[in-house]
Amino acid sequence: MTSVDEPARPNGRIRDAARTQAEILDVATQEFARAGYDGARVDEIAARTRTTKRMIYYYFGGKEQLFTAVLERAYGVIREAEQELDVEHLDPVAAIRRLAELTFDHHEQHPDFIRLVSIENIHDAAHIAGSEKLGKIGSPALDVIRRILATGQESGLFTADVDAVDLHAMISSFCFFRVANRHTFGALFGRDLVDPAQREHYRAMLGDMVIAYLTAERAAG
Amino acid sequence: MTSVDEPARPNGRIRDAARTQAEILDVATQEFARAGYDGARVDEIAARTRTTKRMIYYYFGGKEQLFTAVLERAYGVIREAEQELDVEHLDPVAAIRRLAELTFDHHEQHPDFIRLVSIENIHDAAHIAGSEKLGKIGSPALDVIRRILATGQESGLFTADVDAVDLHAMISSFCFFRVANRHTFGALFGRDLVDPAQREHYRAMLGDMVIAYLTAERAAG
DNA sequence: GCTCTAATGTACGAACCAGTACGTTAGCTA
DNA sequence: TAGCTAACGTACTGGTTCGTACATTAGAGC
Repeated sequence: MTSVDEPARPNGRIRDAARTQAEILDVATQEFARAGYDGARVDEIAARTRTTKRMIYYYFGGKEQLFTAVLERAYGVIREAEQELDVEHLDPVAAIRRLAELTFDHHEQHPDFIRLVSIENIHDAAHIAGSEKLGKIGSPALDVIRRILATGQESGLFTADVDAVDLHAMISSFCFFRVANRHTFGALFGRDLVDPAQREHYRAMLGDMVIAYLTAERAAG
Repeated sequence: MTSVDEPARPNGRIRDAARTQAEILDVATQEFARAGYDGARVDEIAARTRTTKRMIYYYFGGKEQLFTAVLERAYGVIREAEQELDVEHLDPVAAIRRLAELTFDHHEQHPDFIRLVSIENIHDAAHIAGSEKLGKIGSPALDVIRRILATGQESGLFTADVDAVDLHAMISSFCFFRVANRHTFGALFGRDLVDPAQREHYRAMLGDMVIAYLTAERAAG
């Protein structure tokens, strides 16, 4: 998340529309991720900003639109990260493993984003559905997977009958669950899935799983 | 969820503590799953019951305790289902596949439960942590996995370095994500992970993935 | 049939909270 | 430097929502 740093003026208002909006988005992201959509408090967001509640309504229109804006920015960050993907110089197996690992890292580094997505699912993705921006955001990662998968399948290296979207779902499910369900899983089974000491273990597990799946010998069917 | 059927008395109060409590839990489960903890309305729960809000407080104490009670019952249902597991007569590969499929089926059949778990994670599993019942609920499935895994690893059939909890996490992550993230995934990638027409595809994908992972030849390490 | 209590209903209060009416000012432009 | 507008602040409101005080009664036990 683009953090906003302060010009450190003692007191007296400063006018900076872009900064104010960014600051509201920063704080709103934290607050929504902390408490969910209905649990989040507009007053609380305002209080933790250098501006007032009035400005939230001035710039965003309302709580609902603010949440949509938060989602839009959060997905934008992902999209940017995905555009940095540089794995296609590797052989298909290494490329997929690397891609899975980068997904793993990204999910781990953005727990607030994971929470926002969980929250959005509780609301049946209504905000995504209502957002023009998010409707056509696409996914660079998906294109990368598609190309690697094609190469691997053509060469006979990958035997699995999956397309890019399915593979993306498989990778995401592992990475997402690990972060999103960390608390219930930890409370019920006494194991912290995000324990740093186990990080490499789970990272390898993901890669092994995906590669094993893609390259397994299948029974004739 | 244990549904409550009505003795169909025309009007005039009937007294039945157990039925009233069960009915409150039924409706509360739906309402919490629908809207999240903060989005859920106690008045709404009461309205959809044959009793009044007063009784919710009489029996459960408050909204927070009601949610905990809802979670306790929901996890109880899972636990019961897991106790029905009967796969240990199969060979390890078939047993694990069958177990994964049953997890798949159970998640699909209980979307409300999935939502409750997501919601509970947004609240950092605070209710589970505060519940005596849930603290020691355990998991019969875990014991089953442990035994199958041991058999498979002893025989050299399973090469993967995982324990039961990790394998449970792997299976759950796929099943959970498919249901929990259905909405955002569908909205962003245009694919409904719970489309009945694709059900067998994803069910097979899960089994293939887990078995491929467990039985893959590993590089010496 | 009397009594006693668990079970139930009604009506209300107090706090909270999203959103707004109204007033002010920084700082750009002419 | 006058004027104008985007940017901002204050104070409030109206509806909502959790929770409760108080009143009532079904029906078990004797």
